[in-house]
Amino acid sequence: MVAKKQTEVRVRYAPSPTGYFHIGAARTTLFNLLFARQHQGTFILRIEDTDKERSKKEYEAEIIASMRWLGLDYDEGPLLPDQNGATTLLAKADKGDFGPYRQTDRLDLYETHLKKLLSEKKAYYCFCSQEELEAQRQSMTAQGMSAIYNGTCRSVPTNEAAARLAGGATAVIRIKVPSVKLAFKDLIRGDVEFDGALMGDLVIAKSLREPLYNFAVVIDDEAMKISHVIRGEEHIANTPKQMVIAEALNITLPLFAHLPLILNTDRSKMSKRDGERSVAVRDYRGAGYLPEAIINFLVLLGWHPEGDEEVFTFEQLVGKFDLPRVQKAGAVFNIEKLDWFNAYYIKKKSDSELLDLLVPDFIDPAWAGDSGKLLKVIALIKERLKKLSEFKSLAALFFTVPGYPKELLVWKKSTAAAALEIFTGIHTILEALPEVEFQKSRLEAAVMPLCEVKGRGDVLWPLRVAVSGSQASPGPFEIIDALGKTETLRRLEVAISKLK
RNA sequence: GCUGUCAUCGUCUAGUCUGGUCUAGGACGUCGCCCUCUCACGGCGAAAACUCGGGUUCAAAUCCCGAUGACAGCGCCA
Repeated sequence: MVAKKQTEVRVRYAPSPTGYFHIGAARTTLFNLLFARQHQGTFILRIEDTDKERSKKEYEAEIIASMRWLGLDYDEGPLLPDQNGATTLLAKADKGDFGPYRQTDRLDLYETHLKKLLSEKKAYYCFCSQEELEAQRQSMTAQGMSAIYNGTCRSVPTNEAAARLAGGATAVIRIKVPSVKLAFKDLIRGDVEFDGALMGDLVIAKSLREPLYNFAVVIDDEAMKISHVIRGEEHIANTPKQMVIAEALNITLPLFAHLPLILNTDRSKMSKRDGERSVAVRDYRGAGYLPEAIINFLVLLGWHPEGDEEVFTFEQLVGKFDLPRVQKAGAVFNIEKLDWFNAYYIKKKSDSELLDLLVPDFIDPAWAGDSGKLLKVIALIKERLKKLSEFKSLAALFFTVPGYPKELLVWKKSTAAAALEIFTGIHTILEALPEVEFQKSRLEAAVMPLCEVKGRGDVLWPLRVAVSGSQASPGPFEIIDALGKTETLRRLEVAISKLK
């Protein structure tokens, strides 16, 4: 044993704040968190904002907000002032002892390492223009070769480079990549091997104060004592690059686990820029998906425990999750299954929990005052709700008198004349019934005798249409219960006048 | 083009490591039936897959080889 072997599990999610929190990122985060919790480890959020052009503070705030909404909060990372929805972030107010957790606040660290590599001649300045490089790539590809840097500037003497720099020449910093096999053991895929000879010398920084992704990552993972890197498969080719950098820096890399991709229906990568389907977690939130549904759905995209169970709480997942059972192939994002999970979790909510979820974003503002009625309505339609956003249209009939063609009032096995007769009968019955009796069971008791005589369909269909205005709805007595006496009689009178 | 990864029902997957119990199991979706005034919920049931070709073996979804296909990466983005 060389040194104290790290036993503590420390994992991280390291987004660049260049867009909203992505549904695929949510799964990566989930797997990281699950792994951390299961090993009593630490989950870290690190903001990789070295791309100055594309990084935005508002995205950083949105990513954190969406993570928290999903219940994927971090143990260490940057802190948001949150209150008042402010999007300005306190750079220094991080939680955790390994900060700062934004890469732009860690530039000194990168610079130190960059200078070290330069002085050790493991890295060098490259003066090639982007046009030259592009031309190189083109011709190599044309010859059927890998498009890699040919190493022109590798041989530029240090003093000459210094002179050119002093003269104002622009240059980037490249690391020397040895022509060796670069193999690593992926926790999900097993042995993976790349060839350094096919990589070419990599640009690791645009300047001493402008490190690039692979370079900053290696340093930060080391500095933050990351034990496992669990990330998407698109990063698999970055691993050998990070191995080269780590080797030069004399750093031991964390263990790697590359997750399968989440795919569109056409099996292409479900990426940030796919127009059609929404990929931002906030959009799913806006459509009325529940966090527990999204989590349950996402965890089964590329992972499955032993056995047939599929419904899990987060706590159960912490107990069951394991990397070896993660799938190797990509998984198509099947929205119907998400919908099913969502409907399932909606049905499991109590009516009052649902009320809290629905108000204020998913109801008509005009309904807000009467939470007693809302509660009744929720009870009636929650079993037909796939998404909270559907509540408004499903609940509308309880709050506004619906319009409908009079033909709808007549049951398929009956006639208009019969329907009219029924309505007169029901109206008489209900008018005589005291307001307090307007409860489902009492209403049933009052009206069912008529059904005995006329037939259930002949009575219940027109009744239900009259109070709902719809060919598909909850049962008539439940609706009447929620509507109350006055409104019910009014709707019956509307029906009667339509038939006359 | 180069490099890498992957391959079980339409989709997510169990089973593959430790060949036989797999006439391949579950879930979503689809279809049918029941419940029922309608819709939804719920219950019951059905159709639906081991990419192909070789090999090893008494025996292969499971092991080996090859082919094919799919996807990802190939940036002075992350």
